[in-house]
Amino acid sequence: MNDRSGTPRDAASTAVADPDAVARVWAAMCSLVLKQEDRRKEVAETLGMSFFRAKALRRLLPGPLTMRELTARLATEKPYTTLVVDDLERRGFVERSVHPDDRRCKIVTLTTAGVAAAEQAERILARPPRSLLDLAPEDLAALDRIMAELRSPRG
Amino acid sequence: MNDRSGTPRDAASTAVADPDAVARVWAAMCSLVLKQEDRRKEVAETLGMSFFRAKALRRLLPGPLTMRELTARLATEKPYTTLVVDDLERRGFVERSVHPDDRRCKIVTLTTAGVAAAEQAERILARPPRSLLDLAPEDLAALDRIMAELRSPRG
DNA sequence: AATAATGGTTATATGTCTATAACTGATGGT
DNA sequence: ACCATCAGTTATAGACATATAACCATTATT
Repeated sequence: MNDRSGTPRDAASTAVADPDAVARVWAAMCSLVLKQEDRRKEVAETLGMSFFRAKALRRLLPGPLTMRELTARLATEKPYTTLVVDDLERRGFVERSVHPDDRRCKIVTLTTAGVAAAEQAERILARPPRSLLDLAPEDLAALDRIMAELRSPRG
Repeated sequence: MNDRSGTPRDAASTAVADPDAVARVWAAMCSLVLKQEDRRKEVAETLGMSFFRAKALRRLLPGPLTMRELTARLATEKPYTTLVVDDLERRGFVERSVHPDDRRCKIVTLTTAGVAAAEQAERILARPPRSLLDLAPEDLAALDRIMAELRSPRG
């Protein structure tokens, strides 16, 4: 059947995307990304901690955060952040210090070991699948451009 | 600096991919897919079950499976499959029956409610992000082609 | 100064999944 | 018939994360 009767040929610039193509693309993208979700397991095993803890370290990579901020970035609850930071501190990956301007706040900072662990986690997660590396240069360039487009939709 | 000194112009077809571009593309792809990982939560909340259970239903959508097969597809252990199927059966989403040729095996089949739930889960997960829908038709077509390429790398 | 609000901790209960061991019933090879 | 194997179940222990309530110290409000 393939009923394409309603295809409007006038609205070229604002054409509605082909739903089938969008679905195909989205499914393929999800499949590719989620297929090696065992990367999470690899991170956990490599660092000897739960993926969640590794995530906490990664969130601290840009710079120190208060417990409150870290809680928000991990999308969890305060008590669990306390628990996780306790553990990370005990293992020497982070340090707690009191905020100079507000003694209620604690500032969580990565130690040298913490930075190393966080970077290793990032490295593992950033490792692209083989098929991406094998892509033809012109396809990669096109993909690069389009993914940038997807990130920041043009006006 | 951008040192491209070693670029071999002879091996065009087997050119090494630009590592930066690959990294960018991969990061963008992961970001896009993982950003709405709350889809999982949406599925769980909508169906009133854990995402893992919803996943079990989805795996059964193509057709009935034995416990063993279902266990393999869920990448879990037999005892947990028993538990999950027990729960899904109690709630009326699946039914167990004995395999006609091998009475050791149980065949797990979706009920009507199970099919509906599984399809709803698929629908939620298949929903692409806005930016994909807004993509220019020619970009979408290119993306479609390249993603297909990524799925089954050419020889 | 009294009170409320905030950041963090402690304690506790629960849901979800992982991992093992031990068991039952059915099948298949000898 | 005997024994090994296989599918599934039961039981148990534990890791990990979620969710709440109660609490303390500090800061802000009045």
